[in-house]
Amino acid sequence: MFILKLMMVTLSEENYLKAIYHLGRLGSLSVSTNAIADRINAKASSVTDMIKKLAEKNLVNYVKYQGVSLTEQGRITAATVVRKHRLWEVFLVEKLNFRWDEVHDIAEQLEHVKSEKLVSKLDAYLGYPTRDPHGDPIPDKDGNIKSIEKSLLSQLRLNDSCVCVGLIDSSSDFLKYLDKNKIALGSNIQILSKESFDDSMTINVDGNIINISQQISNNLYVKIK
Amino acid sequence: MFILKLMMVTLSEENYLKAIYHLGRLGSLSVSTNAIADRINAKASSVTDMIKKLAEKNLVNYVKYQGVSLTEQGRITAATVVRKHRLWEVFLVEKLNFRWDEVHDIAEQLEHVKSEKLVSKLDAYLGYPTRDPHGDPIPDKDGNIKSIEKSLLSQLRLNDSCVCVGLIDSSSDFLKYLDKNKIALGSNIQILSKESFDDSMTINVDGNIINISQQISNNLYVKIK
DNA sequence: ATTAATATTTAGACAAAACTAAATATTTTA
DNA sequence: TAAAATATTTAGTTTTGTCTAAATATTAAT
Repeated sequence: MFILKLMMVTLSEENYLKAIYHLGRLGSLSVSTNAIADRINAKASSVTDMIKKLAEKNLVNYVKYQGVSLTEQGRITAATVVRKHRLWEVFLVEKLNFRWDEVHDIAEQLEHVKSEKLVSKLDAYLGYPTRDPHGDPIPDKDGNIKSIEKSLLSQLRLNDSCVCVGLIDSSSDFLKYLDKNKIALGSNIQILSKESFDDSMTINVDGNIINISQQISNNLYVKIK
Repeated sequence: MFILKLMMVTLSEENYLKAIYHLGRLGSLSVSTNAIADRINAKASSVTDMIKKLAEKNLVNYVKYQGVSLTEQGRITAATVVRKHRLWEVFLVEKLNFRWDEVHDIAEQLEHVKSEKLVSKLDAYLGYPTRDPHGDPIPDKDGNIKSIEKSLLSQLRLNDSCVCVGLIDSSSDFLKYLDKNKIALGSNIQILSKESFDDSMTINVDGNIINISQQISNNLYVKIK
């Protein structure tokens, strides 16, 4: 019989755990102080302070000068925050009709609301979605995600056909670029030509022929047909 | 042409403004330091500190030893928080099927999420409700509420008929008592007898005959038919 | 109208989370 | 491998929001 120690995790702590989770590919890899500082817009010294606190609470593994990784408890805590973030994003887009480039900042706030019952009811209300509006996977109650096989569009070969299933960069600017060029999750894409000089390519997206730079194809996940 | 100074109001500040708003009947009346301390579960000295800060920001009128009231700016800020609280309560009950005694604590968190667009979209999604699940009025975008004429059930006379439209106490315990006795917003109530000794009364609620104490009738708002 | 009781404010401390500047490790480069 | 560059940590402050204990004001009671 386990004793569930329910620990108070502050909003700041949650944000640090989330940063480590994302930077360290779901928390497994070790992450540098500076990388966290960059991502969170804080000074390296602040990061060190917070990491010590998180280590004290057994949420991260920390060895001076060697970087940090999440403990199992930290991983679950981070994944739960990410789960809430992505569920709220689905709510905002599906129910309140926000555009996919508008939801991030609001979800950043909503993800910190504490109520297990709220999360599970929201999940049910949304029909147990597995992906957020940007194609990112939604962790389950236990913090696990089931990943699908996908490739970067830039890796495909001439004449390959695929479906857009996700993005690396989800910045507002990139999302607006995709809207403008009628590229969306679920779009059918075929590679019509590749330019070896600058690695740009011409593609057919749901019938529209457009040319995209390597910057773009490097940020689009697709599933090959 | 007015310059809208958008001021950063912290979560704590919002909670103090809300307390003053509720204690001072929408912020008009002057409220005592101790009353605020009681409501917010803080020490009187902490309240004094915060009041000074709010006065500095022109959100409250403050004269030492004379209590505080909200300025127009403070009133609007408080009303906006209350608006968000009550809209979220409607969402939780209507869309996520929470019971009316479960929603307060979650709405306390959601009310602090900052996004005007979110509030207006939520409002529309819910069909522009004017009352929350406990019958309390929802302020409009400008912080104004339109109140309806209502009386306390305890004030009515023998054989009067009425409809339940609101509650003074919205504590979980009271809400559960009402559920148990099948009293809900919209219930039709007729006064069958009044006991002058303890001011209890026998009433017919949608066909059920029950006896309620003065404690109960003093906390139920009704509209006379 | 004094005294007693209560309410309010001031003064001084503390914890959380951030910062700057200085010190120390580590890594890179010549 | 020693010097230079970069990364990380330590030390000392700051801000926000809280607290306790002591001082002062206001209100109630004899």
